[in-house]
Formats: sequence, C-alpha cells, structure tokens
Amino acid sequence: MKNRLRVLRAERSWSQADLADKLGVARQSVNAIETGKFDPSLPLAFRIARLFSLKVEDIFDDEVRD
Amino acid sequence: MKNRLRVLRAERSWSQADLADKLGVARQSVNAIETGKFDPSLPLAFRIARLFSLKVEDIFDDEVRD
DNA sequence: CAAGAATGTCACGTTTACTTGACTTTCCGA
DNA sequence: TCGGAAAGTCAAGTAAACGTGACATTCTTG
Repeated sequence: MKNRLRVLRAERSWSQADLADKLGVARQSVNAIETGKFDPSLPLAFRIARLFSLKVEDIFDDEVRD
Repeated sequence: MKNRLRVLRAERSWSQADLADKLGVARQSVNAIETGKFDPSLPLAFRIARLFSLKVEDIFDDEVRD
C-alpha cells in the first residue's frame, strides 16, 4: 500500500512529530506509515484524510510498494 | 465506525460466506464487521470498496455507531 | 412442521497496528 | 563547524484485526 503522506506533510512543513500530534498517534507510527512498515488502521486513515481535506483514495493507493 | 456492508450485500443477495469468499476473509470476519465488532483493516476496506465499485467513504462512515 | 441454510457468537491462536523508551544517524542553521 | 532538530530504527509490550473450529439460534423453503 503506497501513500502520499510524506509529500502532504512536507507541503505543510510539518515534522513527523507535528503530524503525529494532530493525528493523536506516536511519532514512530507516522514514521512507520511513511516508510511503509505497515498500513494505518481504517479509523486512522479517515483521520488523516480529514486532516488534509482529501479522500482516503487520494492519499492511499491500493498497490504494492516498489 | 458505521458501514453499509449489510445493505450492499443484501442488495446482491449474497450470504456472508459468499462475500467472505470474494474478499478472501473468513465468514466470521464479515459478520464481525457487519455487526460492528471491529473495523476492517485499510487493505480490506479497499478490497470491499473495489468489489462494490464504490469509494471507501461511500461505504464506511467515520462516526460512532448508535 | 421439518431440514437445511444463514447468521450469531464464543474461545483460542496468530498477525499486525500502535505505544513507549532509547539510541543512532542525518540534516540544517547559527 | 558544531549543536540541536528531525528522521530512522530497534526491542518489548499491548490492543485490535483476522483465522479456525465449534456450537446455538434464526430464517427460509419444501
């Protein structure tokens, strides 16, 4: 599962810790999702989408990572 | 997290076992999701959305259940 | 009504999402 | 160049997602 989280975060000049705070998760979790260690839960995916005012499909891509 | 899974499945006259097969999960998992025992993972949510040709947001609702 | 199909549920086990704490590495501005 | 901030990572633990097997209940349909 690919995602545009790093790009969206960088566009806003947020650190992983900033984003983690806004999402209510640990900094390491944001890092793990950005680096593809695991996928977020569905509730977290919704929180991410809402934070960026985007659809889940516009952030996450149901394909394998390179 | 509310979802329209039961309705979408019923519209097609599929049993929970039918749907579970198509999604590649256990029948009990479909039942648990429909009855609100837990939310699907993000990958599973994508498979569900694709199966019904809908967006994730059109099936799952980021609100508390009644 | 009877029988089978569908659904609900429970216990137990595995995997994955996520936390916490600590440490190292990389990046960037004074 | 040096120091702090950001990012990467690892180990160990908890919680939630999912599987399997078994059984009870409800829903059809002959």
